[in-house]
Amino acid sequence: MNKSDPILTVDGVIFQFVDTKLSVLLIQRGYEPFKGQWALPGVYIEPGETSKQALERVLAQKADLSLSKITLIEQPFAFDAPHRDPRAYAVTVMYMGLCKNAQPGSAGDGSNLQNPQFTTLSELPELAYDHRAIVAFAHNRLAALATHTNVVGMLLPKTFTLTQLQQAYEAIFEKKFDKRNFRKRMLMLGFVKETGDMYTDGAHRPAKLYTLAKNKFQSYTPAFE
Amino acid sequence: MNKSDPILTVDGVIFQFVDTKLSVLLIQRGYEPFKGQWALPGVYIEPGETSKQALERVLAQKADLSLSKITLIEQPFAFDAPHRDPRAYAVTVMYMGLCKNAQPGSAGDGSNLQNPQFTTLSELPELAYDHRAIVAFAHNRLAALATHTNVVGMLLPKTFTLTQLQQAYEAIFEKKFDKRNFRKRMLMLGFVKETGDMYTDGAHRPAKLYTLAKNKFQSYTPAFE
DNA sequence: GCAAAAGTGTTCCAGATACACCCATGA
DNA sequence: TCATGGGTGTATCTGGAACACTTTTGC
Repeated sequence: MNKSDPILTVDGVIFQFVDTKLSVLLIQRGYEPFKGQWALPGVYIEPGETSKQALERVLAQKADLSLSKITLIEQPFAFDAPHRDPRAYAVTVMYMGLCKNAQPGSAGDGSNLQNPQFTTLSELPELAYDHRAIVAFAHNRLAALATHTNVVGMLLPKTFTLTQLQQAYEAIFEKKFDKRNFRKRMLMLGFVKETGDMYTDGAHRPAKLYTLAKNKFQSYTPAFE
Repeated sequence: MNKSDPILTVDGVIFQFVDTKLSVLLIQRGYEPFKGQWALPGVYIEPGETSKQALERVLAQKADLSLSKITLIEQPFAFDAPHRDPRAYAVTVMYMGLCKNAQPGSAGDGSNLQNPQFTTLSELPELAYDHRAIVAFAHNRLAALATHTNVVGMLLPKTFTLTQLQQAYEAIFEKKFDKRNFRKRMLMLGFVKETGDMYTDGAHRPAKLYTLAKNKFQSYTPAFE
């Protein structure tokens, strides 16, 4: 390929909760440029594959994470990326993905894994390229989605307490909500319903368990709502 | 270039009012595929240029329209486009642009112009590729922007009456607003201010002229608001 | 004087916000 | 019995929506 051809890459912003903290999947780059630095999992789109296939490939190779573990938000977004090769123009296609309990691989052998880690948003290290802006963008989109969809359910276990749900929202919006108003709103919007089961956790009153009222997420496509 | 390399193209959705109708710039394709069919002005991104430069090039060549006439919304969006070449994967970067009084060229000579026309949204012909979805997407984004920015001012003359402004909003949102509520809201939001001048139009009471309160548009970047 | 668009206030309602105490459990 | 988090209701505020008549002009 001619070095100055436009370059098309894909980057994934994969969110997951670690404890009650919103985290994003990072890898540590194995080669130049930015060797050793933290970055989003990303890769060149190869001849004959789609951006989604390339994303699947990089997640498998560098983080040992299967796309099947992830709810992908099917709305790729393009960023005019800073030049990787000084003579080429690069566009990166960003996907946002949501998951829970995903364990990125940690093989110490001769694999291609690049030390994948879910890293708390509030503790992001310096990132390669403009990846910090891309993460911020995805975070912002997640918040926008969370205001009018049940998307947060994709980040939580099948059943959860309202306190867990509230903590998730608080992590995404980076602010506190009033407990009574929050619960009123969730029930009013019909996002959740009781399962009938309880969850006992410690030396205090057990909590009711809830689940998503409609547990499929309407993917947020360019065709709108 | 290897035919199966991923392909990067750019398409522009350039809005303008024609009369009080929201319109979009279309060209008539001069070659296959979709020869003769209406389409957004778009082009392959060539080696060594950015998506914006490619957009500038296609608007100049095919529509005789300078980027200087246009307020570009600097938030390119990527679409996984249907394949133009069956063996290649294509991504198109969309820019939205707003202008007023732009006259696309109409040279009849041997130029490269492809019959550029501003076409009313409500009368869109069938478009090539997935361009109809791209137009719909841009239209939707324009409406979202219009709800919380002064972006509509980029589509109107420097001074305008509140009725003109209201007609612009009604065209964008495809619905009618109450005159009193609309005016109250515009003034409350501080989008516009009186110029002191009046505009006389016909056998009826003259209208006050307004202008944007802050007449620069904050470009809507991935870095947020 | 009449046709045609400009201009102007008040009432009502729904959804958001603010706020404090009792309950069930394990240790 | 106490420490801990779970659970609940009401009053208020604010922004949006509905709604009709008078004013100014050209003909």
